[in-house]
Formats: sequence, structure tokens, C-alpha cells
Amino acid sequence: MAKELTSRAENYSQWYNDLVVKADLAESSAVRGCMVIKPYGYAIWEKMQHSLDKMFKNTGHSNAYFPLFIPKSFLSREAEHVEGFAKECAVVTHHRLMKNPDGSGVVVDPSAKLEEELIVRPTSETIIWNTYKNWIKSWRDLPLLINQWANVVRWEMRTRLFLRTAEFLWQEGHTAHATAAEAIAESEKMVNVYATFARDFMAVPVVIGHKTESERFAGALDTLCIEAMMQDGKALQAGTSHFLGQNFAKAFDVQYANKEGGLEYVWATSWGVSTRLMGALVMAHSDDNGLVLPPKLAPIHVVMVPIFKTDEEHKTIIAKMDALKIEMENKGLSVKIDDRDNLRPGFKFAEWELKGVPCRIAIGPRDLESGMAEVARRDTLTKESIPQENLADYAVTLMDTIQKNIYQKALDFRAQHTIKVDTWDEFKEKIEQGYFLLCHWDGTKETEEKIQEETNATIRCIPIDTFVCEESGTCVYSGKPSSCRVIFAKAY
RNA sequence: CGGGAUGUGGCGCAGUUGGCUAGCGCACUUGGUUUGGGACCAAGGGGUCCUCCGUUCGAGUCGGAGUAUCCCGACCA
Repeated sequence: MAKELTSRAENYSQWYNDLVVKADLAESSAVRGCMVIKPYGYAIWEKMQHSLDKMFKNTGHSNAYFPLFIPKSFLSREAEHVEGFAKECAVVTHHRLMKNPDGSGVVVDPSAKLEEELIVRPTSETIIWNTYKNWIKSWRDLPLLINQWANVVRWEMRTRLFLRTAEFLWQEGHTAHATAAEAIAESEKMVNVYATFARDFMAVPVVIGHKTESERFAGALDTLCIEAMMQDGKALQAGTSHFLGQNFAKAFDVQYANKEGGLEYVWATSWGVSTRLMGALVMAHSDDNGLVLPPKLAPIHVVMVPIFKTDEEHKTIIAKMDALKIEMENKGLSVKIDDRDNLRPGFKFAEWELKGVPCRIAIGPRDLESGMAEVARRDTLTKESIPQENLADYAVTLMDTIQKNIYQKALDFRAQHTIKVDTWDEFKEKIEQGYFLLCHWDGTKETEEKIQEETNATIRCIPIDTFVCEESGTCVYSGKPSSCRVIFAKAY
């Protein structure tokens, strides 16, 4: 089954879609561009949510919830913002259906037309800032640090499971601050939270950087992002953190009384990551046998497969596994015993590999004799014989080893696929092979557009810490002077 | 929204120049034998062939329109 993944897939995109479906993460729904997240996939998302949520709380944020519907007039208050989202909004125009007069099904009741149309939120800045207006009066109310877990709708032209669906799940943080410096610090803090999460939980190395003006969030003064490299060398924007200046405060008239008694507009940030992270997880680590999950996000850490011929053997092995399971669970592992009696061991091995379970333990008659167990690692596909009494401790350490190993693998891969390029010919050649290209850029929109037209590559970001980029040189396209390298890549 | 491909049991597919009761593999059900890397035998169940219109004695097959999905662009978290 797993082997079909690559043989039938003509390219990486199809391989990805196949993998998502076969590994039981998600599937297309009856609604165009939407997806059904299946229980196994959702379990991974929940793990992401819990880890992120903890990080948000640790940085002083609280959760709240705001409405799904946004009055059309709200969206138009901030000019750039509405322009950025206008083309992809779902609009509610009526609130009632009625029986079709001709007797066939139902139709929209024309008398139930809404006075003002409602927009299904593509992001919540407007409705949140309309609320903040009432929450913020004094400098004592600041900073206001709120996060919301929600679904949003963006009517995209083209969709792909997890990467770009019409409806997706995400979190969006919206904060208000007394000064620009505080807001900028907040947006930097949160992009670092995302980078830490990607590194420590997803085992995906990311580049932190600034977006160029043309890639900036609609309504932001600055957009920080994390960019991850997938196994085909393409980039995936995995999270963003925006410094919104006073744009929304002015549009929604959010002012506070400062210590001196004067009125000032507040400074804003917003930041978010979405179920797209699931896509990043799949594309960063998976191989032809299926998913490879980092232990920190795996719903199941250890799966145990019994091998037996007789009822008696079965009973003994399951008893042994039950005891092991309890021992491992006490050490914080999530353990599953696959006791299905209609499937052979080989089938189960393949199936759990497809689902990316980090560690598999098989115990059979041979092991009963010897007191050992066969332990297989998902990341390296290697097997080892381990004494049963050491299994629990071994599994605990193994989780750590695997987590580190797949991160290192991804990091090495990125290092091998990131190069400095200084000539246009080399740029055109390497960009087709799937690389992050560190290049000089003259800083103009025109050059950025021309390069995209000719090669389909975009500036993913102006990197901050990851690479040493501050050096003088000349633009790879125009030859004009430049003081810093940026990352060019093809992106999802 | 442009370009391309594809719609046939749950999944993956075949179906010839239009022809007779629409097939195959997987999955499913029952019984048996199996079980250390995707088992085997036997017997079963399951189809408005995407929709509508047309051509024809006869349409899964030909024509038209619609629709959905996927891929490639443009757009995007």
C-alpha cells in the first residue's frame, strides 16, 4: 500500500495528498475546498494546540472568543485590509429558507434578506478591534494580550488538504500596546514562540525573517514569518506575526488615556498559525513508507504487536504487554496494543508505519523464550532486540533520540539545499532544483516582480538570525548595490 | 479565473469498431487453515456506469450542455 505512494504519484503534491489520505489524517469533504480532519489527524492537531496554548499562556496571553460573522461595514474600515481579503470572502445575505413554490426542495426566502450582509471571518482583526474599543480606556488596560482558537474561511481559487483549504482551523493572537516599541517587541516575541514550537515540537527547522512589502499582511506595517523547507526544496510559510502599527486603532477609534491624561491611539499586533502546520509536518518528515511523526506530537508513541500461534501464547503475550503498557504510561508515553485478530503482523507493521508511530514493539514466542522484544524505529526503519525489563526506559529515551534525529535530518537537508548565489544564470538553474537561494536584492518591488515572473520564485523573507546575511554586494538580477541577502525560493 | 486530465460497488481500475446478464483487484460478510514484514482456500453481499438532453433498434461506450474532483498557472496561512 505504502509503496503505491510514490509509484502512482507523478509529483510531490500528489504524493502529499495521497499520504494525507492514506495515513488517515484528512480527506476532501462534500463542500468545495473544505476538508474533513479525521480522528487521527485531529489528535495531532490537538497536541499542537495544547503545546502552543501553553506557550501563549506562559507569555501572558489569555484565550477569548469572538463572532464568526463580521458586518460588511467593519471590513471596509481599514482600506488595505479590505483590499487584501475582498476577493476571498464568503458572504451571508439571507437568514431563512423556504419551501420551493414548485414543490422541489428549498429556496432562499427573498423576504429574509439581511439589511447588512455578514462576512464569514477570513481573519478577525476588524471585529476584535471593534470590541477592543470598549475594553481599552486607560493605560492600565494595556497591554491587552488575547488569543482566540477559531475557524476562518477564505474562498481560495485552488485548495489542497491542510495547506490551503477554504475553511481552516487556527489561532489568532491580537494584542494592544501603549507604545510602538512594545508592540514590535510583542510581534518579535511571538514569531520566536512559533520558531521554538516548530523546532522543539514539530522537529522542523525554520527561518525567521521579515516579509517584503509586497508579501506583507494586508494592513500591517511589518510582517515577521517563519519559513520551513519541505523535502522537495520548496518553502512553506508556517506562521506569521504582524506589527500593525496604529492602523486598526485609528480605523476603530481605540484610544487610551495615558499617565499624563492625554489621549493616544494604541499599537497593535496580530499573529497566527493554522492547520497548515499539519501539512508542514507531513512534508518535512515523511518517507515512502508513510508518515514520520515527531514523538512530541505523535498521538501514539509506542504500538505493540503480538505475534502468536496458540491461544496460550496469545494470552501470555497480551498479559505481558498490558503490564508494559501500564509501566510505559506511567512514564508519560501513549501506548497502543494492536490486538486485532483478523490481521497478520506484517500488515500491522506496515499500517503503523504509514501512520508514523515512532516506535513499534513486537513480542512473539521467540521473545517469550529469550525475555527480549523486537523494537523498531520509524525514523530509521531499524530493528533492535531489547530485554523486556528495560523496554519502558528504553522507549522513553528512544522518543528523545527520534525527536532529535528527525530534527537533525531536516536541518541537514536544509543546509544542503541552501546556497549563496551571485549570478543570474546560477539563480535560474538552482531555483529549479529546489533550493533556498541567499541572494542580494536591490530592495525594489520591480525586481521582485520580474524575478517572480521569470522564475516563479518569491522572496520568502529577509532572514533575521538563521543565516549571516548582512554583507554588501550587488543585486543578483539588477546588479544594483545591496547591503543584505534575502531568501528566494519557490513556495507552496 | 485560464490550461489540462479524470468521473464505472467503500477504495483502485478495465471495459475493444456502440451489442447480449457490466467485469477485475483490494476491502467487506461467513466458514476453515494460517500468523516473526502487507496470508490462503471456499462460499457470499454490494452498481441510478456523475447529471441532463440528444443520436440509435440498442449507449458505460458516440455528440452537446452542465457538474464535481485532481494536476499546472494566477491568488494565498
